[in-house]
Amino acid sequence: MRRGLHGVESSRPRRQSMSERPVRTRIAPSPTGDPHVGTAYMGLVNMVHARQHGGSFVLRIDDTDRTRYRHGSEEQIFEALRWLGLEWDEGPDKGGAKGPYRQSERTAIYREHTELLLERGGAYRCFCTPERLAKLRAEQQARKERTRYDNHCRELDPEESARRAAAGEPHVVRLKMPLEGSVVVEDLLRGPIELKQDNFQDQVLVKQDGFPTYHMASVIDDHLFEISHIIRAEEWISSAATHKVLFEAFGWEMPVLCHMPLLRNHDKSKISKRKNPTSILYYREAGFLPAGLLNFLALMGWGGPKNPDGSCEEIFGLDAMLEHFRLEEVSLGGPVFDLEKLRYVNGRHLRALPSDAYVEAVRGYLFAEDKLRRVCALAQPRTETLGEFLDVTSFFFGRVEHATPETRKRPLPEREPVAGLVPKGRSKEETWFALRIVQEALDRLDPWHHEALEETCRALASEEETGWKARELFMTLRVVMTGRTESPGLFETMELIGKPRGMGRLGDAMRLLGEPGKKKLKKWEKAREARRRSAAGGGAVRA
RNA sequence: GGCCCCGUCGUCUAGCGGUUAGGACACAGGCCUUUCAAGCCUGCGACGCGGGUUCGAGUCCCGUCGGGGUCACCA
Repeated sequence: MRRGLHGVESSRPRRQSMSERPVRTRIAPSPTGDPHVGTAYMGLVNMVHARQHGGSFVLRIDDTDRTRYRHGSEEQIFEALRWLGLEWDEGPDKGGAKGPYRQSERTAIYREHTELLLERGGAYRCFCTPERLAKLRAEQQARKERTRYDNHCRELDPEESARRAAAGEPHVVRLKMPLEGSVVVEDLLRGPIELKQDNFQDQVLVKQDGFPTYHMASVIDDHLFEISHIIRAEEWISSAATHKVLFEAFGWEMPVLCHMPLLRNHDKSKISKRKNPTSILYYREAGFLPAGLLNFLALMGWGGPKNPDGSCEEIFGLDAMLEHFRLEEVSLGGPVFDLEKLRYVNGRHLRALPSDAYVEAVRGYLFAEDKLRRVCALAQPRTETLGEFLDVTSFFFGRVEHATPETRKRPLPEREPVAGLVPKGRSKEETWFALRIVQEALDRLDPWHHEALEETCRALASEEETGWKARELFMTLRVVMTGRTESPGLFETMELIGKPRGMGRLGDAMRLLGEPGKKKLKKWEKAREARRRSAAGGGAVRA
C-alpha cells in the first residue's frame, strides 16, 4: 500500500509552511443524541495526534441545527469523553483563547464572514422558495436527472440582491462552486482525490433561519481556531471539495485533511445503533473499562506497537499509543466493530488491574452510594431476608439474558426468547415492530424519569401506535429490561437501570427477535403511517 | 444511478518486490486444575478475479468484480 508514501512525501513540499504552524486538532460533535463511539474514535485519534506533536486538541460543539438539538446531549458528550480520559485543551466548558467553542454562540462571527464572502463574490443570496425548489426537484426527477439546484440566483445583480435582503425577503446564502472541471483535495492517507464538477452543487452556507450549515461554520471555525489537521471520518470525503472551495473563497490556508475509515457493523455498513450499541455511555454502564475501549478503538485501523519479532502488541495503554501510533500508518479498510474482540481486549485490561484497583472498579460500578440507596428503596418492600436481595434486584447489577438458557449459546437466529418477551398470541416479528416504536420514542426521551417513561409508554400502547394493550406492552418491556416477568414497578425500574443500559437492553432484545426483512419493514412503515393518519383524521386528540 | 473511497483468514491486523504470508479474536482439540474461568500448546483458516510490469508480485500499473460512503436550508 502507498499510505506511507503519501504521508511522508506528499507533505514534504509544504513542510516549510507547516513547520510554522503548531499542530491543532479538533472534534466537533453535535449534541443531537447519545455520545457516539465514532466520536470517541475520532477523539482518540485527534487527541493522540495533537499530543504527539506538542499541539492542542480542541472540542467544539456543533449545534447549528436547532431542530435536531437534544437537551442534555452536550453534557453527556463531555461526560463520555472525560470518562474515557480524552481530555481536551480548549472547549466550551473550559474556555481557551479562540472561543467561544459552541457554534450557536458564534453567530455574529458567521454573519460577519457571510458578509465578507458575499463581498468577495464567493457566495450569493438565493431567494428561491421551497416551493420552487420542490418543483425543480420533481421536474428533474421526472426527467431522471440528478436533483440539484439550478443556480437560478447565482447571477443575480448584487445590488438587487442586497436590496431584497434589506427589505427582509427570506433567503439562503449559497457557495459558488466551480462550473466546470474538478477540485483536487489532498488526503494524508490517500493522496490526491479528484472530485468532479458534475456532482457539485451550490451548497447552502447560511440557512433561512440565519444559522450557518455545517460546511460554513466548520470552515470558518477551523480557520479561526487555527486547526492544522482535520482528522475526521471518511463519510466527509465528498464534502471536501466544498470545504476546499470555501477555504479558497476566503483566501485561507487549507488544513491538512485526513479521512479515517468508518467503523462498521458486522454487515460492513456504517456503524449504526440499529445493529450495534453505539452510545459510549452504554459501554460504561455495561462495565467496560476506559482503557479497554480505548485500546480496542486504537486497533481499528492500526496494529498496535511493534514487538521485536515483528508482530504487533495488541494490548496496550494510551501511553504506548502516544509513543508508537502513527497517523500516516492507519489502514484504510473499514474495520468491523466486533463486540467479541472488545470483550477480550477489555478482559485483558481488567485482569491486569492490581487487586485493589479491581476492588475499587467493582465498588464504583456496582455499589456507588447513590445507586445502592435507590436500589435498596425498591428492594426493601420486597424482601423478607437479606438473602433475597439479589433475587429481587440482580438486573440492576448484572447482565440481562433474553434468550432461554438452553438456546443462549446458539447463534442469534436460533435462540429462543425467554417467557414473556413475546406475549401470547403475538409473533416475534410483531414484538420487534412494537419494540421499534418504543425504541424510537424512548430514544428521544430526556430526562429519563419514571413519570416521563410511563407517560410515553402508555401513549404507545394505543391503536395508532403499536396497536398493543398496555398489559402486553408493559410485560414485554418488563422482560426486555429485567429478563423476568416479575419486578418492581416497571418505570421506576427503568429509571434506575438508566437510559444507556435500558436502550442497550432494548436493542439486545430486538436483535434476538431478529430484524424483519426490508420488504416487511417497508410494508410495516406504510401501515403505521396509515394508522396514524386515520387516528388523526378520526378527530383523536393527540399531543 | 452519478461521483468518491476501500479490498490479506469469519473478524481486527502485520506485510511496504524475494516470507513455509506473521500475530490476535472467534472456533475445534489438548495440557493444567476438584470444577469453571484464566494461562499454555496444537489445529482450522486469507492475499476477490483477470491481465500486464518484473528474473520474481499480497506488495507497482490497468481492467473487472465486490463492499462502503455520499449526493439536504443534517451533521
